[in-house]
Amino acid sequence: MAKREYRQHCALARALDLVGERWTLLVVRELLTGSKRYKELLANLPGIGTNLLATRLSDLERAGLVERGDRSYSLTPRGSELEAAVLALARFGAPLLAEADGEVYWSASWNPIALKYAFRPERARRLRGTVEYRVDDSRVQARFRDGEIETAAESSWRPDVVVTTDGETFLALSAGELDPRDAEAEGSLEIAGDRALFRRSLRAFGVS
Amino acid sequence: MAKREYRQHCALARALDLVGERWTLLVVRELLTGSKRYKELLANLPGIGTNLLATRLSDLERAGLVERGDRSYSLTPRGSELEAAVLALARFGAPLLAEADGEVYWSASWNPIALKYAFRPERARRLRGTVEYRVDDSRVQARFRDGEIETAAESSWRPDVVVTTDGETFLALSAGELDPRDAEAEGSLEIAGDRALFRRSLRAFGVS
DNA sequence: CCGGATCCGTAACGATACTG
DNA sequence: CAGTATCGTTACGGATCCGG
Repeated sequence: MAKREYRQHCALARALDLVGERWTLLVVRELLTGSKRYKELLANLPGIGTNLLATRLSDLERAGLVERGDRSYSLTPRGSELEAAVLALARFGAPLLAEADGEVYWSASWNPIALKYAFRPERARRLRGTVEYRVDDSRVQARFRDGEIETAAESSWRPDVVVTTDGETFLALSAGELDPRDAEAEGSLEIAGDRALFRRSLRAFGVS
Repeated sequence: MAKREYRQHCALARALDLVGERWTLLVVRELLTGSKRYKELLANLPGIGTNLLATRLSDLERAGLVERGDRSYSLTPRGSELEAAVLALARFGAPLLAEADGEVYWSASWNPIALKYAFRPERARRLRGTVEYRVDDSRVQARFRDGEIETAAESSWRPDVVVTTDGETFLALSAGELDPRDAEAEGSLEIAGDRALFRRSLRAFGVS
């Protein structure tokens, strides 16, 4: 049978024909932070089912959005063009994170994307410097300059401040439920370097 | 049974929990151009099935994104926040419009959205004025100013130029397959007012 | 006629077992 | 490890029916 498509001459419908099916944009999200192995994808997409992941990957490959490298998958340049759409959707969904009901999965590997969609340029006009966030096993660097943010997964720049914490503390801080001062006092947060820069970065992300 | 959700503490996943199902974002697209009746939605969403449309609308209503008025549906303020995500997805999908395979549906009522996602600020820095596009039964106004575009469905402003054409010609012009000069010569395009402004608006939309 | 609701066949998805 | 194969369940699509 023919694939299920909208058959509309509409840019939105065409985009959804490619990436509108279940799990597809979450696979893209995973690959936006760099190439991943099959089992890494599976680990960050609990519930997807191995057959469906394989189907999605091959569909994305046929669509020219994903390419398989040496034992890994990554986005093509065309696939990377989805970043703006992913960030826009995430900005819409961000307010819903407060409703933390029950058992939910979270991975520190999403931080590079979270930093990007949470960043509010109007709150960071004069912010300048590089912050490295170390959460669990993940390290992300954010470089602020001229009201813009650049992120890098690895140690690309010399950080002005390094922040180390665990996932639970990081989430509580993000939600504004925990004050950095308290976290530091109880030893679950460590700040090495320009402490003022770290504080101002929090405000740039809308953390009260 | 519980609704099918991703159960991830991720802003993208939360957004998709609300609007990630089939047809949902197309319903939102319809309502982005103003309130619509049930049958109007049905007409612009061929293939959706009456039961599914009803389900989507009530789901969106429960999610606080849609409200039903007097015999019509419209977006709530929260629902309108989806515009950025819809436009971002449309920008990604726009290049795919060239692959016009077979029978596809199109409606002039999508023009307000099409004008927005197709607009390229960097090509319209000094563009200034109001253009009214009349295609089939639809009228859209676009006001250019300071490298930005504003659109309105009705006759909100005094247009500097009014362009009248039919859907087929409009699509051919958009695709760059037809030169406005030729269209005008054969009588399928009518330009009343500031002709230079109309030409420059085409370039702002990336039409060669 | 509009705005759905009901019913049913088909396609998509989810979970697990299995294989190179 | 990286997927197929299989199978039960859910979602979707199309048609028909129904109340105001």
